[in-house]
Amino acid sequence: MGHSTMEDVARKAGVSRALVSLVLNDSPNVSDHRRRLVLDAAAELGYRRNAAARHLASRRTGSIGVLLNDLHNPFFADIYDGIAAGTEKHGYRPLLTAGARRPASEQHAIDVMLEHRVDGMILVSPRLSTASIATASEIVPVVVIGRVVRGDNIDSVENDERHGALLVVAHLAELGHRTIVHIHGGNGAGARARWRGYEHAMAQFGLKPDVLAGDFTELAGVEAARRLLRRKKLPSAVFAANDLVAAGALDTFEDAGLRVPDDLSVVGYDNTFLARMHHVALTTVDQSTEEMGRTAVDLLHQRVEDGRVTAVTHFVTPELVTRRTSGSRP
Amino acid sequence: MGHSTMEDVARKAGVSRALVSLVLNDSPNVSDHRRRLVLDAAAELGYRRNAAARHLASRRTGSIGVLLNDLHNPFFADIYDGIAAGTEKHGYRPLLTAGARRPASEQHAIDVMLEHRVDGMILVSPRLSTASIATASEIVPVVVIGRVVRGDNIDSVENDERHGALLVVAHLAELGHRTIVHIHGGNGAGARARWRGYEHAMAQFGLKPDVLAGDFTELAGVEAARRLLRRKKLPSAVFAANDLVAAGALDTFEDAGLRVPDDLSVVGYDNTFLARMHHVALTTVDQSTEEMGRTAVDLLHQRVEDGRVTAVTHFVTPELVTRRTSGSRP
DNA sequence: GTGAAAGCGCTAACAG
DNA sequence: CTGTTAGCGCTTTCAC
Repeated sequence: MGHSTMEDVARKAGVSRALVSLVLNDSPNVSDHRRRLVLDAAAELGYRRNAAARHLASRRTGSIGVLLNDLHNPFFADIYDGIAAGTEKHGYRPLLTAGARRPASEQHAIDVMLEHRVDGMILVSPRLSTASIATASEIVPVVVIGRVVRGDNIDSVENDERHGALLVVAHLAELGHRTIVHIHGGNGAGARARWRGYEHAMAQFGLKPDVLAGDFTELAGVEAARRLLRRKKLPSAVFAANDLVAAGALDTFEDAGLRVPDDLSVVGYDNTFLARMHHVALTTVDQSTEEMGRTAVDLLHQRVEDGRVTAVTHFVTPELVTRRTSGSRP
Repeated sequence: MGHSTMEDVARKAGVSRALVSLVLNDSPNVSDHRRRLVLDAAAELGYRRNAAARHLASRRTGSIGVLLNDLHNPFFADIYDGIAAGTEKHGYRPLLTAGARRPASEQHAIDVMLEHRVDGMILVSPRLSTASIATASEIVPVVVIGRVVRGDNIDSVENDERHGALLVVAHLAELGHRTIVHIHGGNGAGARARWRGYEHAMAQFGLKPDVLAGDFTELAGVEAARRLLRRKKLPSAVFAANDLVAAGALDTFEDAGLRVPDDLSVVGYDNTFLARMHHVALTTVDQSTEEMGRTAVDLLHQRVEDGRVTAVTHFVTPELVTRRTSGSRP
């Protein structure tokens, strides 16, 4: 126990400390002989470089902060796959934090990342206030996934919510549905845009929008469905804010003896593995999560490495995935 | 942009740098007047302390590394909730890494944590070799969740696999099942113990064990079920390594026109939200994930703060949760 | 190629 | 209560 230092390695290898540093940083100007000496000594001592000391001295950390809003939502695991691919490609180290869907814990997570002097950060569906995000962006470049936030030092990666909502409404309208309820995502990132997109699409089809309060959780889906069940007249289709909400609603409806899609159609958003399960077979909207994650890292890289200073918004085009839960109007 | 330092804050507040440090570390020996002065100056400058410098100077980081094996498995999100509760309680900062189920990336994650001088680490269902874990444990205390690894500096938190498997087999046997297949978790943490537990329980009931290769993923469940469907004679019950596997198997069976539990019973493990979905309503085994996470942090705390040096194994008693997918033998 | 020297921003004794 | 003084372990000039 007790970590050994470069000094120890240098002494053991019989060279100077500076040389050890050069070897460990892959400098080309070191003789093979001494390189071996140093490497062997380091291995024998079980030496690990001290990240804090490195970062203090070199003024950069090579790490980028990643804030995931909710570990329980499979959507974020998918996004993270893309981010991990991106950080690996560019040689960054991701500093992962989870926000548990509470703005306060998200703020804390951001403070921590900042204290660790991340080179930039990726906020995935943050619930944080725009002001908080703007403040952070004055310190390091920020990429926001899944929500529109404007700022000179803020890039964003979004799916075209308007288009996504239109796909859903058009699909349901074509199946003959006239009463299509939207369970919205509450304060969740992008919830508002999705909802607006829904209203817009409904108007386009001459239908009357009907919105139910919600959140991006399964529980919210359950509760919204219960409220719906208490109405004298059920809608013929439900467009849920995401797959989790849809799953909760689906459960509740079937529990109440309704058959989906015979009595009622249900559509989700995200195309997570939940929706893909044959057992659920949820009609939903795919927004190429992997690409979103990878793109976010690329955008950060352009800021940090290439010195880009103008804001960029990367749009991903969502696609409808038709499965079991949507059918003709009963 | 560009971070300000304590020096800047001190100058602005008209005090010494040491005083600033005291204020920022909540020292009681500072007059309210000067405290305000410092705090105001810090806020105005947007000052953030530099974690690297702090850690270098104080010789401790207050952070503990957490390695989650697979972000896609909801089980890990549950465990992490417990860990987060624990770290908050003890004032640690969790350093999260995800291993993506590959030993190589897990090893990399551990190296990173070590370079960051975490005070200790929690490995959740690691796939890493015992040797690698032992090596890490020579440097910092390690707590392993979900797998038995012995070592002086290694504590573990496990559920009693033998008991869990017995609960499942007993439940199915009582329902009249005689042919109970186990789809095991491959190289996954705890897979072997669960499998052994199954064999042991089967023997206890005078039944012949029948094991299918698998992994802790949904895909593995799908593939195992397909192999089963190709047999001339189906078993009457399947005990899957975890909920994900069970979900995959469930899907595949129902896709093939089988009805669960009328034609076949399926049981999972972990009691994740997947199993709780009414729509799936999977009979499974609960292993109080939240408690496991919290306990892991407690164990680390005892090592770091109280100086405990003997290994401890904390057992959690699993409980059967009966739902829709298990029924009487057809 | 190699070694010496100067910090990076902070904490932690110490004296005052 | 406050200011001074050493470093923490490393990278990075700069001479040799």
